[in-house]
Amino acid sequence: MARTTGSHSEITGPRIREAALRLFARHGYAAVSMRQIATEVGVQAGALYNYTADKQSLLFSLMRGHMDELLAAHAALGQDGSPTARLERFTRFHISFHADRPQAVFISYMELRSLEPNNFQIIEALRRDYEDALESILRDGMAGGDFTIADPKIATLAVIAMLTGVNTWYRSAGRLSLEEVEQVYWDMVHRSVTE
Amino acid sequence: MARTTGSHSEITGPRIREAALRLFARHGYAAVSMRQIATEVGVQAGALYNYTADKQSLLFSLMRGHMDELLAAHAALGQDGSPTARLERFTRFHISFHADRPQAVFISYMELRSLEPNNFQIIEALRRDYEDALESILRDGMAGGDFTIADPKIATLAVIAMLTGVNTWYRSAGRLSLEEVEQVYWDMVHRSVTE
DNA sequence: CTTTGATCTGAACATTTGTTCAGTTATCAG
DNA sequence: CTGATAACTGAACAAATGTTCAGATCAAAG
Repeated sequence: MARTTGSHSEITGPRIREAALRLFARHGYAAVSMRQIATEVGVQAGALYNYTADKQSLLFSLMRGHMDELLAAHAALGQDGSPTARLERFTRFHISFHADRPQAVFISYMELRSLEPNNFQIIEALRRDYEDALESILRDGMAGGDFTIADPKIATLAVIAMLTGVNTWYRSAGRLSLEEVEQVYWDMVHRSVTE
Repeated sequence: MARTTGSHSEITGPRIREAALRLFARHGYAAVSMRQIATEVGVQAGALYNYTADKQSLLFSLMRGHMDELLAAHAALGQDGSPTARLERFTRFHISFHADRPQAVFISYMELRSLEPNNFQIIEALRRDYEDALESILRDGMAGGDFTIADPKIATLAVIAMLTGVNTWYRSAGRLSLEEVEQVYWDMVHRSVTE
């Protein structure tokens, strides 16, 4: 064996993923060429194929990685406390997690249509898992009298849309700190599900 | 002169716009070729250039048309009534208007990045006009004691994100009628800005 | 140093891209 | 019918696309 430790693969691999994430988020999957990604990394286009089977796999891998991270981090939140406490935790988690990785969030939503059918179904299923977690909180709160909700399915999607919308304008150097943003949104979310 | 009345241009023109709207919404601007649009219309690619200067102009024209329609329809709502009445009218209007033309809405949001800088600024300005209209309602309601809002700028964006999110799941053949959807969202919006 | 194999280059490939334009077709005015 | 012209075809263009691969490069193992 030769060239295992000093190999560049542990550097080039992540750099390709970072460059692809950045470019896909900015210009869209279809508008970005493999040559652009390669240039960003400082390598020729052919070298990319040591790290991904093809362009589609690269996109899927980015999205899959993001969704796995999201679900793992969410699972770590636990299920303790009242529905209200759980909803607050979910709200703050969603905002801060998404604010931390705006590009991956953007891609995972915008580029769903660029996925081949098989890959699409996998990502969709993961997203449903996440939405179901919120829906459970809302249903528990309805059953326990904590929340007043007309339709928990719709409320789930409405809340997620509202929270994910933070990413369209939030910048860490902006007027409000993340903590303040979380507080404002938690107030609005809480009120929207209570009378 | 000849061939003015029986001309096909009044048929082909709109059909090109419809095909482009449908294809851009489904696959994205960059992923759709002029030839695909032409095929959909039943014409050769070259013929498209009797109706648009280039691909970019076609996209811009679709977005510009949508934003103009949106602002005109919104202006027709008027400014009468209390802030609460105006907010309800805005909410119901936004949902029904957007539910009627999901493809144009999708494009006008997703393909902003595909616009050249000049075109981008024009569309962005129109969108800000629309957001400002909602912000005015919220500020009036704060001043009059109708609403309790921590930050009207954020509340504006949060409400619009929530409402536009309807388009990600609403289908006219679905479980709920548009009227029911409007009611559910109006309840949530109203509660989110009041104590 | 020599060998080994991972890493990358650089050129090549078949397609596809947006756009142009000379020429054909079709329809109405006179 | 004749002539005019709007509408369209079909071929052509240079440039760019994703992907492949033989060969060069290079760092570590023996």
